[in-house]
Amino acid sequence: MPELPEVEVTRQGLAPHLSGRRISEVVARTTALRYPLCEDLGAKLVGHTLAHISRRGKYLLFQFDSGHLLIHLGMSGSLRLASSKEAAGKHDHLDISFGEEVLRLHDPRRFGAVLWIAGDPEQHPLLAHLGVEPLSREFTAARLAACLAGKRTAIKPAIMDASIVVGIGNIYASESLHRAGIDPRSLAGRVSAARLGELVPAIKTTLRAAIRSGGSTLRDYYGCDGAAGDFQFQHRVYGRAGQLCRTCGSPIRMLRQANRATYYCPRCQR
DNA sequence: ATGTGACCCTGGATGC
DNA sequence: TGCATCCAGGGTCACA
Repeated sequence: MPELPEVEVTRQGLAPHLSGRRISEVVARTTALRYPLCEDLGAKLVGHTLAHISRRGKYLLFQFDSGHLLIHLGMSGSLRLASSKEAAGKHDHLDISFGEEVLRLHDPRRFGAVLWIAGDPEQHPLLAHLGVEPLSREFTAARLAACLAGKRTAIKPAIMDASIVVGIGNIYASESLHRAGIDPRSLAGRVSAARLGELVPAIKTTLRAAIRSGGSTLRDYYGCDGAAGDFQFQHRVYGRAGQLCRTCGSPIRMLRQANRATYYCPRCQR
């Protein structure tokens, strides 16, 4: 579910409510997430003040004086702010209370992760080998070209590879390639510098537009206020197989790459 | 060394 | 209505 835009919308929504607030209670209802939830999370968090919330790729990092809480939303996770009076529902696995306000993790498929990091988060195995942030100045066509040189995989799975560039999942990979006019089956190492020069700004534009629209809500994703995103209504190709390309009128096609659905316009993307 | 597929899990949609 | 099958925003692992 959540790709970079949804995670960033969540971060932006939570930060003003929770930054500088002190944790009063932690309730874990399951430990069976992607990684077993650490047992003494309450002892680590209660009484500590949240300094701020940052994001690295699709990971959220909650910074405390004593360490960092790392949260990944997996395929179906969402974080919302609830009142302490609201009863937890099915799949509400974790509550972190800041007085009356409760940060509640909901994740039906439990592919998400909650980890405590005592040391430097950048050195953590899950974060240490991540690629460049796509919305940073460091994400340039030259840098992408260097990463893709010699790669014999297709361009679409290549830009979803978090060791190259983070945050681009299945929706925004298809969307960005359509915006750039690149066939998703093109060999990554063979895409010309000129085309990468189109692709990099296409990725940035796509992600920024999605963030502005509150992300894409297909099924499970909701922002921290419970509101759905709007970007799914602006999808150019994702989920639109058989419908007409908004640019040229050709029917959108679907194919499978690395076991994931890819959507593209055969006329606009060559 | 790379790249692809199975798998983790639940639930919604679809088809018989 | 019920059951079986397939599919889904991610990431890791075992294999070719």
